[in-house]
Amino acid sequence: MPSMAQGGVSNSTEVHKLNSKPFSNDSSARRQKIMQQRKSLPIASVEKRLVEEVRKNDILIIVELPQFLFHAGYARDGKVIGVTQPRRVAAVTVAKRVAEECGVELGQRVGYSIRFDDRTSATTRIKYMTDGLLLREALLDPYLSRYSVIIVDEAHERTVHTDVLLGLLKKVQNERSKSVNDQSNCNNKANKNMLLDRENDTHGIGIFKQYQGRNFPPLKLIIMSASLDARGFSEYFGGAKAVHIQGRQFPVDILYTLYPEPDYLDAALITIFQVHLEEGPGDILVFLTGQEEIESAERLVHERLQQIPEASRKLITVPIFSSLPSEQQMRVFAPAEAGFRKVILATNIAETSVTIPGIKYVIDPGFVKARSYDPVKGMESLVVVPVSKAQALQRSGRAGREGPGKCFRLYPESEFDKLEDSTKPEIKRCNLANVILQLKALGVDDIIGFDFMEKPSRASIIKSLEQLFLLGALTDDCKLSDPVGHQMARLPLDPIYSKALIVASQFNCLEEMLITVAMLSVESIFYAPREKLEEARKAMKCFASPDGDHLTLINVFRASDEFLEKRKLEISKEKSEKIMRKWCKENFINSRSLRHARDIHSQIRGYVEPMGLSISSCGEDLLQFRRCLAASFFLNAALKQPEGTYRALASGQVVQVHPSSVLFRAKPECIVFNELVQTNHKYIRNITRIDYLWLTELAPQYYTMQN
DNA sequence: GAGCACTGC
Repeated sequence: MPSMAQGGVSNSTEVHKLNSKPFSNDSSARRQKIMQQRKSLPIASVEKRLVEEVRKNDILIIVELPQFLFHAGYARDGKVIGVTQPRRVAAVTVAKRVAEECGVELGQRVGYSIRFDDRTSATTRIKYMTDGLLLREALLDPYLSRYSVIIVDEAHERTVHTDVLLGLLKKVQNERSKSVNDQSNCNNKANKNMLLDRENDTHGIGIFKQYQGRNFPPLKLIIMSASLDARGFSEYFGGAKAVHIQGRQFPVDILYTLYPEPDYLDAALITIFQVHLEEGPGDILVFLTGQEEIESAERLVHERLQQIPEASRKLITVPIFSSLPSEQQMRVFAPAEAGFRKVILATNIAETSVTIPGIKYVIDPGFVKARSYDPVKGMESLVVVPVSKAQALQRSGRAGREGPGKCFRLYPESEFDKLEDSTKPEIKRCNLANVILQLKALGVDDIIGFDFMEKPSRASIIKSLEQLFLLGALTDDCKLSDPVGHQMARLPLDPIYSKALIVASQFNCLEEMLITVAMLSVESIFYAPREKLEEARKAMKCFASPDGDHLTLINVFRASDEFLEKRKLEISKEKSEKIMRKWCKENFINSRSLRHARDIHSQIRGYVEPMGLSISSCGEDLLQFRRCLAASFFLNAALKQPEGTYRALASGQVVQVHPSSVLFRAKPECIVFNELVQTNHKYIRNITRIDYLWLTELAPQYYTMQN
């Protein structure tokens, strides 16, 4: 019986946005200090034991990070030790820290690789990366032959990428140990249980067959998890051994309410003031569900502050949520003025992504806004749901990072007992089109039979297969189509956007579509703070196109291009970044989103060129571009209803135009849209007006069938 | 009249 992993988020994977110091000359002193620190970490005492365990077992499930596999020889013969993280910042900060610990320059022996930023070289032996990136790598190297060990960190988070990666790694490990066993008669003890697994494995990976006969050393897998339950991972990997290492954490007092709170926002406010007036120094972190809630909580705190004695008013509020511009996000890291207490009002960005120093008190109403997916309607939505026990634990842990803390859970203990143990893995609550496309590209044809750690519902798989079929990515017998399906799988985009690029090359407007899909692939481009709503609206009007949001986005992109182009010759790269940010601010554009879109644009451009798609522009012929949008997004067409709402043609749902759309007031008869999200209403976003007749002309396979 | 969090050779 394996010992179960508990508690302790790995110390080495903390993300602290201000923590990323570059490699510097005073590194030797720092290194010594780090070495000393390391020796005091629990991990050091088990170093030997851990290496021994890795030697004896093919799969280990542990909860702390080992750096010493390198010294144990796992990176010999040019092999690489790969470490995956769900988030970019984590991959970068951990790589930097490890490079420093080892006293090497980043990018040499220790490096990282994330999208748009590769700091590895031929000499890199320990490579940190995002799990999504390793999945992409697998498309080119299905055996992951460069790697001797792969460490999947933060596996308990169960992102879609982690789950797909785990499934793939299990396959690769099987196939690699098979390739060794087939070649030599070595009766390797460590491979025995894998042989048993192989006999139960009826769904072979097609692509591996062509590699059969090649000799790969076995792949070692290490799964790192901070979850309460290592058993799931252990069972999935055929009874893999679990080693439990206690993380470092100060005690946190958990306090519950006596009775359920009918209004958690009000309860949160009361608790904020209770802590402020009665507890010792230390900042407060409050978990709320979204921007709107955070903004109203902020107003309410300020209102109530006026009702208490002036001497007690030394309280400041700081909001943080993902769509907040980064300069404003940074405010959470600045200490409050002496004598003041800081209240951070956060979404679950503060649960894992951002670690805020100085938190002593956590207030947790116990709710989170989570994505959910309805396979019947094919619609994703955001709904407020109770957190899981694991999430509640993660939140309370935020109070015990620098010293003992307190966590106020705004519900009775009996309610805690009723919570789910862990959050439902994302793969069970999202559209699977992309997952399926990638697996198919890796040669997994039987998606329903694929050995997922937790299988998505059959209905959900079938719905996404259907979508891919309608996009022309799959053939009648559900194989990846050639060339369309293969081209789509290679592009790191939503399948519908990948298809749009292929369609656009035939409409001679790939230039425009490249910009469009890049802009559609990022978070909202426009940023409108409540207090400057009018100004923001005015700024947006400069870019607005009467045809819709797609052309509006193109206008923004081209304006930014033009702005940069003019100044490119005279200034450095850093300076251009800086003036770009200024330009964005003046135009109420989220500079993070725009930079991201520009990165995606240049990356995707580099992909489609070698695919043989012709990059040309339709110039002034915007009608041509709108026809192309209709041909690409025909699955997302909608018709106006008499009362001003719309009916989505594919699903029959009644939807409304999102208020952020330039067509919010114009309400044309027929439109295509790119996003359908259920919040308070069913909203469609990113909309362009089209002619209804184009649908039957350009997508007859779908619309003659329908009508 | 309104936007959980992540991520992609």
